[in-house]
Amino acid sequence: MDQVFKALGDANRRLLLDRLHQRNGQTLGELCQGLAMTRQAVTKHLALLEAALLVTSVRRGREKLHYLNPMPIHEIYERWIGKYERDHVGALGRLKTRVEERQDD
Amino acid sequence: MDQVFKALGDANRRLLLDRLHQRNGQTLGELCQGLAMTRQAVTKHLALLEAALLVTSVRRGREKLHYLNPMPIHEIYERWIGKYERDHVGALGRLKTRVEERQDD
DNA sequence: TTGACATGCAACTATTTAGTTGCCTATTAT
DNA sequence: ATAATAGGCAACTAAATAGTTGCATGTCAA
Repeated sequence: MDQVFKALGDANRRLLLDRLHQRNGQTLGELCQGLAMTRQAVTKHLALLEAALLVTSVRRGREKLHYLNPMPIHEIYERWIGKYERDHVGALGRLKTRVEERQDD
Repeated sequence: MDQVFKALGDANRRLLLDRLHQRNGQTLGELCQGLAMTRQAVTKHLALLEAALLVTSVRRGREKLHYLNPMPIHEIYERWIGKYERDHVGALGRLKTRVEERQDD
């Protein structure tokens, strides 16, 4: 779980996920195109994404195809985001109340 | 948005959010209790959480009360998690297909 | 089979981030 | 008043992370 959050904590990696979300199964070379980074930097980002199980890959001949795996993101939603979302309205209400109290200071 | 992801990328900060989720409005001192960190380290984490708008705070006399703000997490869900979740089943299906193909190698 | 292409590996540098220590300020209670 | 409490600020250290360069390996196509 921690690896997933860490992986999502970098804008370049989120960009890579977005690209795979747009079109799944891209090669390393394709994912590099238009980025202000060397291929090796992208390789490292992809390695982290794979370690977090956010991306899986398959070698096809001399190229490596990358696939988005949405499962960990689903788990983050279930185990973490969800529990904050559930009382979202309630917490907003409390915040609102507090802000209103402040204005009485 | 980037600040929110960065803020969530650290386990200690997520712990602080969890604590506030358990009981809102805690002071810095309370949040420090039982953590293997100095007060100043916690202060810095809270500063990042505040910069990401995940936490708001109010000074009450000599103490500072911290409140969870679930809005950014809601936005992450809406703008980012949601779009992966939406085609979760479809993507899982594709992944499954691909894995099955692999086993034919 | 040779050259071009796609990727991998390892060592290194630079930057960012986490955490500490020491001291200062403001507030509360006696 | 003054001592204790709650927190803030700044400089520093240490560690983690991002990114680079150079070279090696495996694969495809002519």
